[in-house]
Parts: sequence; C-alpha cells; structure tokens
Amino acid sequence: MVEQDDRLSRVFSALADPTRRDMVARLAAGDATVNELAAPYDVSLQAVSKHLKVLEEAGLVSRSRDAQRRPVHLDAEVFDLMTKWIERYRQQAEERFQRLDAVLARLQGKASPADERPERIEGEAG
Amino acid sequence: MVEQDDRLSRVFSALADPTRRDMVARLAAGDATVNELAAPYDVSLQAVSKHLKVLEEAGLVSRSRDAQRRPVHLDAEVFDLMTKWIERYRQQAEERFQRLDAVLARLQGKASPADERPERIEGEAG
DNA sequence: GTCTTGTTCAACCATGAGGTTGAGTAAACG
DNA sequence: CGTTTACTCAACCTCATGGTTGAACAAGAC
Repeated sequence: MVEQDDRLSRVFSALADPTRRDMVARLAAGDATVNELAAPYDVSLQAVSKHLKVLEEAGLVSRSRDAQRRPVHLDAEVFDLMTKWIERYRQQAEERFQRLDAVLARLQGKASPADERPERIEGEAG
Repeated sequence: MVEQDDRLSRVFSALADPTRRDMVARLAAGDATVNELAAPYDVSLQAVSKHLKVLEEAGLVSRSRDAQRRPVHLDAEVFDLMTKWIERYRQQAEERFQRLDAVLARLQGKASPADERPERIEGEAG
C-alpha cells in the first residue's frame, strides 16, 4: 500500500502470484531465458517480463547477459528471510498452544474449563 | 488475478501486507479482540476488520465468540504449507548451486571457465 | 425497552497489479 | 547495411485491494 516498503512485503507479494511461483519452481531446476520461461503460459512475453521484474525486485532472481538473451537465475538466499519470519511466529504460536494445553489439563483436574476465559495465557500483547 | 485460486496464493498474499504481518506477530503472543488489534494502527476499525477477514480466508486466523467480542486466534498450521513450498525450491536451487560449484571446480582443472556457457548444468526445465 | 460497546456490512474512492498492444533497444545473422 | 531474434519500455484498460464513512447488527448494561 505504501508502495511496498520492506523486503519481506515484496517477497511475499511476489510469491502470491501462482504464475510467479510456477516460474520459481521452474527456475529451481535450472536457469532459463525469458522465452523459455514464457513458453508454458498463455500470456504475452511482456507480461512474463513484468513478472520477472517483480521477482527480481523481490530479490528472488537475478538476470545476466548472454548475447541478446537475459538468462534468469534463482537466488535462494531470500527464502531464508521468509522462513525465519514464518518460523519465528509459528514457534511462538505453537508454544502458546502447548501452554494452553497444559492450562486446560490443569483445569480439568481443578474445575470446569468453562469458568476460564483464556484470552491471555500468561503473555502480553502490547 | 483469477480471484486468488489456491490456498498458497491466499496465504502469501495475506502476508504481503506489513499491517497484517504485524497482526500475526501480535497474535503469536496471544489471542486478541478486534479493538485490541486495531489500537496500534492509525486506521479505522473497519479497515482492521477487513484485514482480519483476509487473514481468516487465508486460514491464518480463526475467530470465536465471547459476548460482543470476536477474539482472534492465530492458526499456525498454514505456516507449514508455506515452509514446505519454500524449502522445496530452496533446496533444489541450493543443490544446483552445489553442482555448479563442482562443475566450475572441475573446469578450473581442465580449461578456462570462459569457454563454458552454463545455462543448464545437467538438468532439464521443461 | 433504550443505551452503549464491539464488530461487521455496504457503498464509495484512489491506487496498484496484471493483462494487453505497439514501439524501441541490443546483439547476432545475412 | 538491413533483418531477425530476444527482450524491455510505454501507454492503456480492468479489476482487486486498502482505505474511508455511515448504517446495521449483536449482546451486555442500565
């Protein structure tokens, strides 16, 4: 919205498109030219070129020169950025889930769980 | 574009927005109501409600009922979907990189690497 | 019942994304 | 040189998205 401020937004946004994910999948098997990449899709070469630009600006691919060709190469490093973000919050959420489980188990022994309103387990959100 | 066909597109798309990623981060610390979630942002409650709808449709959060409140809960499972996709292609890309490294190392012993045009290492893309 | 609180729905507006076509550039080929 | 190949840039169209405001609904509080 702000014009895609941060790197992470650009990466997620780039991979939100099925065509672009498909291109990444293809590129994981080896570098390819724009024409080669365009072949499977029923869109213009220009559209593919645009997709590649998006992937490039997200840092997912880089392009070199080989005569008139512009071979596209997949850069795997950015994936780490996403993985780290995802893992971080997934782990937090799962830990919280474990704790909730424990709390519920404890409550089962003491009283009815209906008494409890587990909006916060022991954490803080602000 | 097609109207966000698959699950993966919805998840990536949902997380492409910094505000929504921020909400996910907040929710990783514990469930929260719409009002609580809206507090830090300078947008209307309705806008926040919309963001939550997007996160919900992506399967990232679920909403329950507590009187007039609609507590929002982070569902960590969908993260796996992303992680799997990412890891799959990252690994392929990295393996390819290893192979390229090996090829270059071999070439160093034989001839000048400038002779080689390594558009494909040994793979296929079609 | 009416009021207040919490949230969603509906209509609208501005911007951006993905698609198109047509022209322009870059480098090999003849 | 002009032509062909490979690609990008520019202008345009359409629709989705994120924001707005105002009204509606749902449920406790008075």
